Amino acid sequence: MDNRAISQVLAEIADLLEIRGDNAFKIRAYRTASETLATWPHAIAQLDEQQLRAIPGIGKDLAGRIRELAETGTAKYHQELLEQFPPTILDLLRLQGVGPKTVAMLHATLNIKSIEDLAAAAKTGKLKGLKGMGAKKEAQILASIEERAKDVGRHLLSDTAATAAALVEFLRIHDRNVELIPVGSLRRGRETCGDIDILAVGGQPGLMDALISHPDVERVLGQGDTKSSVLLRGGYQADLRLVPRESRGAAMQYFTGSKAHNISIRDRAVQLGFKLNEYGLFRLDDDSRVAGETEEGIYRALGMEWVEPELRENRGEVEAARAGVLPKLITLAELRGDLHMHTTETDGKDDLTAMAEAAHRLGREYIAITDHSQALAMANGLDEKRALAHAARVRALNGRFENLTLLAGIECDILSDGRLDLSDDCLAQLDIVVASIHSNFSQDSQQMTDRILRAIECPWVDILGHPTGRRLLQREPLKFDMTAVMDAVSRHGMVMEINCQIERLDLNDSHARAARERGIPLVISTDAHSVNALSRLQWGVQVARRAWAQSGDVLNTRPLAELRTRLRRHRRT
DNA sequence: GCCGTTTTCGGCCCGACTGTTTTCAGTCG
Repeated sequence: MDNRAISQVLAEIADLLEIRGDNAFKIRAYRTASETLATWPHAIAQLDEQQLRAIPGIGKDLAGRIRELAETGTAKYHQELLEQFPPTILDLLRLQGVGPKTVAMLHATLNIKSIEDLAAAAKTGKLKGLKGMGAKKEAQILASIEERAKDVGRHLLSDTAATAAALVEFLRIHDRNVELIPVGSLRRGRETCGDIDILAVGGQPGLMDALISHPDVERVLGQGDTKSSVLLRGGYQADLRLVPRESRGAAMQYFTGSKAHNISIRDRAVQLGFKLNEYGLFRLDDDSRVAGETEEGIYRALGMEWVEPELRENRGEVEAARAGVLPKLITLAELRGDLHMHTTETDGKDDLTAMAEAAHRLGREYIAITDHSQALAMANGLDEKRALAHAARVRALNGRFENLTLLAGIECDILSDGRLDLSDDCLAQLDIVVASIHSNFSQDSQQMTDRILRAIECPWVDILGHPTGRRLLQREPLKFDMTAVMDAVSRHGMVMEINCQIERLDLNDSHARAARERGIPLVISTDAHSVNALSRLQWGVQVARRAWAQSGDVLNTRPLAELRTRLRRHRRT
């Protein structure tokens, strides 16, 4: 079983326990464990009980269940719960406004087991008489059922950022004095965002009317004086929250999250005799206010360093902030070069000169031109002769742009059996080689692992490009043994890429962190196929920051001379 | 079910909004 599947079972157990009305803290334990494992960078199923218990939030019982899942593919406890409630009942929890108590009551009174059952009951007016149910609630449930297909869930980070920026502009027209701050998962730089959270500091309640009046609002989910939620066209939920100026920092902290981080630091606050909410940090004994205007003030009062938003996932940052050992995260300004891009020689939209000129304008000190290799026929991939001729043209441009060096490289396909698409002799004549998988994605884990390991054996491969091959919201990552691959990469002095294509972001944050912790150097590369795409390094920087990366962890922050010496081809003795 | 700078037992984050209610439970983030 892969991590996702294990995480899924634990989440289902949490949902089922919640419907059953079980102990709330037990439910939280399953949910927390599920969330932790969902982003765990290495294969959970391969860990023994002791290793499992070293993971925060995993104790004796959960470790046992995870072992059981890894060995047998099912867990008795899960199956027992599913005998009480059919699996389709879990779909009901996804409906807006329907929670576990309602699901349990519907199941007990009307034997409702699925969304179809619920829709039929609502349409025939059977819900109205039930406890806590009225005509409005019945209508709300019907509306939720109809909307569930539209509310497709998560959105790409850059799309969310653009939608949020437009919404901020719109609201600013209605109140020029208010400070509008996007918070939530967008501020944390998550690869996808479920909704848009905007904080209005010092705003007047009239701002809520402005939000409701936005032309893209499809439905108002709730409207109050300080908090409103709307559903926007395109499937975004947007939440607007008004706070007074003296609570600016507390509100930013609170609404930036993550939930797990906030629980952790509120726990810390309670230990110190404080209460922390979105209005400030207060002493428990006399309710006096200790902090709240700034985030820094709150963290300081809790005996912690200020924590960068990207780190706030309860993955060790609370402990590090208390110990004063948080990393100094990499910034976009520290990147000097870009080591992955395409031109019209293969499937790029702009030619070599245009790409070089644009990189020069952006202040890059070096770039690698890495067009595709021959196996990618639909991209007009390069055979050896063309690859070397192209390399000569790339090198001929050197000297034409002040302070910009061009490296002649290639993005060489890793074939199905792990051979490289071009000969060693050809690859050796280039300045840099990125190796990537673009075909035969559905191999099983063993085949795929062998394939990648064999590719890594080729001494002229410097960088593993978009290593997992995933496309966010479209295609699952390739199945392979990441731990074994990282071991091999590390052994051979190779580099792993954080690809900045917004639907790739590959490696992701947790894999990039695992790589970094093994001492594997990272590069942040645009994989640009056009001049415009050269500016998207910022999204990869977000991933790197979420991976706790400092400038020293990322090779393209280094001057060219140092970068060269650290590439595999120049390391061999 | 997890966990420990008081604790191996007894704690476990906090508040807004809605709909159904005569004071609150459920849901959400």
